[in-house]
Amino acid sequence: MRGREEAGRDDAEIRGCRGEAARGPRRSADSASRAYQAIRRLVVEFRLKPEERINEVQLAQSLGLSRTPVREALNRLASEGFLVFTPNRGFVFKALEIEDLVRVFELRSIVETGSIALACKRASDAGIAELAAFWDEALERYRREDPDEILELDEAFHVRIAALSGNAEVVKALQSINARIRFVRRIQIERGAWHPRLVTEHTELVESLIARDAVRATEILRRHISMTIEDAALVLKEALFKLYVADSASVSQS
Amino acid sequence: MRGREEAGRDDAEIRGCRGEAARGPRRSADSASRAYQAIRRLVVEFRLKPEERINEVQLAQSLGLSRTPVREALNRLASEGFLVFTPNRGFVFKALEIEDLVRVFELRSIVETGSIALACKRASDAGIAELAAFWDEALERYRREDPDEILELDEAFHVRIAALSGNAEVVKALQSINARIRFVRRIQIERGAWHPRLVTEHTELVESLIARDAVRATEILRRHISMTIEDAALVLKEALFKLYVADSASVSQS
DNA sequence: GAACACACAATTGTCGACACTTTCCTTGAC
DNA sequence: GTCAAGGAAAGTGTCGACAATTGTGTGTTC
Repeated sequence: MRGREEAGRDDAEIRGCRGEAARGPRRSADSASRAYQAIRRLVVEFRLKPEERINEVQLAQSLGLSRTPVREALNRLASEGFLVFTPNRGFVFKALEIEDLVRVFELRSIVETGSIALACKRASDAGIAELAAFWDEALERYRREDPDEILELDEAFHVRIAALSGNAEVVKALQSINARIRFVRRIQIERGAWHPRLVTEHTELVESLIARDAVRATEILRRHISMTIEDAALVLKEALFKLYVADSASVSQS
Repeated sequence: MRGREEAGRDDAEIRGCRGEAARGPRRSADSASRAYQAIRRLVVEFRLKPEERINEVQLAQSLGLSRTPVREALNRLASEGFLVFTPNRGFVFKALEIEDLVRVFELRSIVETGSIALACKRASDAGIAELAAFWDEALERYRREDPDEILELDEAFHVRIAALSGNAEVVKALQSINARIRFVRRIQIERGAWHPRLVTEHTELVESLIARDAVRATEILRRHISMTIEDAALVLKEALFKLYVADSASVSQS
């Protein structure tokens, strides 16, 4: 749910802070966008301590910006569900509780099963063929076992299915959901215990789309996601544990 | 998808511009929030011309605020899908095309059917009883035929069902969707041609929840919403037409 | 020693000013 | 008359400063 028409890529690198030479225009017209990318990264990669208040001044300084664009970015992230805002007290990164994570996955399941059912009814043969081709090619690239690539391919596959529903709103909703669970998925894939089933199920999804078998497709997808939920919950528990261990360790040092 | 913990009510009135007496604190700590409510109102009630750029300075002046909180509000509205933002060109209120409206309704259908299915499985008997009680009471209030009240009750009813799924994320998603189609629903209810079926279907939904009949519940809900879609599309077409007529009339006058 | 009040520090909220972009209008060439 | 170039005008993007609020530590009272 972005409502933005930016060209900015998700993983755009933060460009050099302008402290040194001050060449180039003083306003880059995308400070807010850079701030957004940077902070989002901090959140998605779990680099912020949960429950800790985010200090705007500090954050702005570390990004070499003023508070205005930082605040704008924080606001956006809050309305996308990454941060929680309380008036007069600022922004906090609330780490997803296990239960919240499960809920987000459940929402994902609802949106995806709904959209695949539509896709079975409405998608053009060409569209489905394109998905099949995409998945064929993706299979090759899965073999390299690069977690980032796999994550990207996996998300892209699911988004493409949603897109076959012909409903852009559904696609947007799914993308927004994906962003929120990405950090867990990333770890999940890194650990790498679950590839085989994932892969075959994707193939099955393509098959049932070709057959336009909505019942089978939704059933596979529901299982597919609920399997992932359980795994993701474990992963998150582990990540939170590590975080708290690291946290208490650093506390005891000081 | 708010990520906000504000107390602000939706229809909070804009308080007097502080030009005159300047008593009370110069910062109310909720300028942004007031701006948000005010602008949202303009959008939801269709008081902004579609496609026309929103002038921040002008808007800020008319609200008696500076640009900063206005901008913050605009940003929020953009990420909620009400406005479209383009860098260096600002915010635009894009009226939903008929097709977009249909898509949002479709998303709503997906989310609601998904959540009612969950509710059938998981809701507590007490929760369902409460919904039934709510609907009983609501029926009384429907008789007064106050459009605003009916809209509120209708939304509340559907949100309550979603809440019975026990999934707060689903509820948030639904609320965000509701906000985006509220303006059409408002007109729809004002015209008042559709009440009877709506009411009986709500009763049927309660019944099938009590019977925990997920299949029936989802089927009723799907029909319920798709019926509304068609009606809403007509309403929007009419509203857009009026808008353009009014527009060209005022143009020809000047 | 605990509870409260008070001042002071840290942090958020808003503002006005200025830098930069886009837009629109004028001017001039063809 | 059409089009392009140039330059004001309008509007957005960012900044630094100050106002208001919240958090914290100190002293006072019981």
